[in-house]
Amino acid sequence: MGRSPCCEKAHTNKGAWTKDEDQRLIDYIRVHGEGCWRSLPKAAGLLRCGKSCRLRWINYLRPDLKRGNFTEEEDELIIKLHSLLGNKWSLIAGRLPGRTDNEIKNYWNTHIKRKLVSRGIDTQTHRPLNETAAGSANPTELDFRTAPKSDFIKTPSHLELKYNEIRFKSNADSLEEPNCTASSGMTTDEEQQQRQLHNKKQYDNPSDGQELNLELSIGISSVDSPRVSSANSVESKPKLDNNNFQFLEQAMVAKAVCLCWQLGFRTSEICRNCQNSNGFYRFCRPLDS
DNA sequence: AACTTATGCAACCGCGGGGCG
DNA sequence: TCGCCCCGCGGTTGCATAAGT
Repeated sequence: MGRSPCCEKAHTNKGAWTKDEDQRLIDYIRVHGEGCWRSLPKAAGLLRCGKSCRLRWINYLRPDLKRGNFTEEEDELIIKLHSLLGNKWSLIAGRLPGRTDNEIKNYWNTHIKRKLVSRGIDTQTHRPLNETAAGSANPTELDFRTAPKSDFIKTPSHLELKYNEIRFKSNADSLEEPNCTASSGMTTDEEQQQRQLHNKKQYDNPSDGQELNLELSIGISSVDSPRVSSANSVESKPKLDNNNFQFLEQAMVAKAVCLCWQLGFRTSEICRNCQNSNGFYRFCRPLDS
């Protein structure tokens, strides 16, 4: 017994999409909207798997996609976000309007990896290659992106989440955390326009009197954590179970995802990320509110 | 010009998570 | 609480094209 196939493979096309198939998909979504991918192919008269339709739409047909080469600014942003989030391509894509996770993933593997290597930077740890080979300078610090889940310690209280919050140094007002829901965070048209203009300015020129600080480090609290006497001692290594890892992940993502507003990557009134079912919506408000 | 190799990108696959009955 | 179903994510594959010999 296994999972039932997502679709009837015998009656579905595979491989490259034809123009006719594209048009059918576009026409259908234009009328009915996104969603219900499983039933969409039949309804749209397509001999395709629902997943294939979804992928085609999201990665290629969506009207808000930005085609063309990545800019230098996008490159640097991807590198920063990857150092922060690791291979969370969908999260990274959420910060880059018009770019898809697949596109960023491909771009990372084909261009940015090479770029980092040429700079002498490890593409996984984002540390200098010679430093990576010799191990972390601080043995008590855990690398959130690369540490196996089993390497995290028992209780969240033993952790110190050091998150240098992304901020615009000269703009205190940009630190506010607007609600991402339409019902509670709706503003007037004028306010929306001003915010969009403000956001766009920040996105277009983040160095214009403002500085992005995307540094994140997670380490063991110096007060509460057990002493680590030797970096090689298995016993001394902090242990985290799956729950704690999830706690960390959620804490980090919660901090990170709210920044879609602060960073100005939001392109419409309702934060697109928060609208999706990828987890953003839940973390839209600050944790401590 | 013909062939081989490298590269880039679209598409596929399998799995995990969340919603729901 | 459990199991089913669907969606979405990340890793991988395969094809088309460019570059090199």
